[in-house]
Amino acid sequence: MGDRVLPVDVSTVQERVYLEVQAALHQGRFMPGEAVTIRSLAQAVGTSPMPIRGAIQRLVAEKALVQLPNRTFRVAPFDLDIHAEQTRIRCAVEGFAAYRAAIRAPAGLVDELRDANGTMRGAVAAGDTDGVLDANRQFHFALYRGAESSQLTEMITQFWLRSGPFIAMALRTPESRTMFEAGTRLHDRIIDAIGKQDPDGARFALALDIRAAAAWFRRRYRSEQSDPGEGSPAA
Amino acid sequence: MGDRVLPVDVSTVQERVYLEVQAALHQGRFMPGEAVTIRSLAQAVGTSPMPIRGAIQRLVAEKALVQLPNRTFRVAPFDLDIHAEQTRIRCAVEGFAAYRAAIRAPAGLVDELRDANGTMRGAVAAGDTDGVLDANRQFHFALYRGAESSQLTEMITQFWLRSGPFIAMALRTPESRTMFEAGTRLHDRIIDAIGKQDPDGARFALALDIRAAAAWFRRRYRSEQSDPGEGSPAA
DNA sequence: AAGCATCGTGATCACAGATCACAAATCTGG
DNA sequence: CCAGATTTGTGATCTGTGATCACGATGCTT
Repeated sequence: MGDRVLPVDVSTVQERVYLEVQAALHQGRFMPGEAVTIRSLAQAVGTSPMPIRGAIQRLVAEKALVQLPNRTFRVAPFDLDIHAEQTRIRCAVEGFAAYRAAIRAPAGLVDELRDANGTMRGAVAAGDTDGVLDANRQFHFALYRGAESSQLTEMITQFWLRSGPFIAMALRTPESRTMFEAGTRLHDRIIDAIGKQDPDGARFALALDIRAAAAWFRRRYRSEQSDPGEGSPAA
Repeated sequence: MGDRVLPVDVSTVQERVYLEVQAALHQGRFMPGEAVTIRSLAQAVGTSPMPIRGAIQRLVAEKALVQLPNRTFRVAPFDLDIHAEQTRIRCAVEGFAAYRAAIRAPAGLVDELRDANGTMRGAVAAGDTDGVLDANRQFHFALYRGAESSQLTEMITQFWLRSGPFIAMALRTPESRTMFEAGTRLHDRIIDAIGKQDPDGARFALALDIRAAAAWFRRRYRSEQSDPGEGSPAA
């Protein structure tokens, strides 16, 4: 019978709401600091306030949203100081995951990383920014799964949840192409270090990758701030 | 806010199970007369028996499934006598809907029918049987919606729910191509009658369409019965 | 013919979600 | 600046859904 009917989605409305809002945040569809209300979200996704509550509480716990003293919710705030701090933390945490992945080097990891990086190259060549971001994410999380620590992966996911401003910048900036091309070369260095089971090399190359993307973002961000056009952050 | 998050699916597990099983029946993935159990369906779609019960009860009410005196369920039985009776009823009911559609002739109906028929032509030319069946369905239900009677459309839907043997035959028989090509020409006649607001012409052309497909099916069915290979019905 | 397995269904319980009401905070107009 | 209106988050209630368990009936196997 299993070949005649497909599995059905048994997730709850709250889970689906959570995934939709999480994706919107991650893709930078909300501005940092923007107010988010239970009733407006409920209206937008077509449910009652109840499932929105649970989803929003979870996103607050994950620090993608913040709840103010007057109990209203906003998208987590953002500025270059916050960004610099996040970059330092990411280098430490994700660098450690890369270090561990190089030590454990489970079977198939190098092939999986090469595949994801190859897909990313193809997407860059095609000018497909959505595809680039997706492949980049595939690459990084394949690497972090290689560390074989679900706690680490969860922690890293929460930081990625707050990369909305970067994602939005990449999507509206054609010049992101050269930044991503450079990123695929840094990915090559990470793969090489994993292949040689060189943990320090993996950590170092991973940190270069994160810092290069952060530097690109900072330059673009400052440029947009000094020349305010559309898309400037609210906070 | 509505442009930043998409509506979320708020259907219940039972509703989704119903749609999946209904689609499987309609696409002929089950043999007429085949036994269907609550526990095996639950395992296949990945739920507990509860939502399967509700879905199956609904399909029994719609006569896509039957419940035997010992309370077990089977796919509705099928033979050429049943098929002939269904064809007569379809000509009467769907013919009446076409008649009404020609009288009401709501704005945009003719264009919508032409579009669907054009899509069907393209799919026939491409040898895309799934696309052909989908476009055929689009055409017919656009026509029936033109009758502006939800009761009629519901009734017609139930008959279409029992076209699994025809769908399955079309999908496994390459010669269905010429039958569908002829179908698009009969669709042209229906469109012409709707355009001229000729109800008798619409009804007549619609009945020709149904009968032609039924005749094709009958010949293929008899051929398979007298030369039993794979795909012969169980009942 | 007896025992075992399978089937549909009834019952129970927990959870999810719709809806309503209320208190607190904010906003607007005078 | 204040009062009234509106908006917001949250608590409470109720209903429906779905997981789980048990039982009786039926069918199958030995």
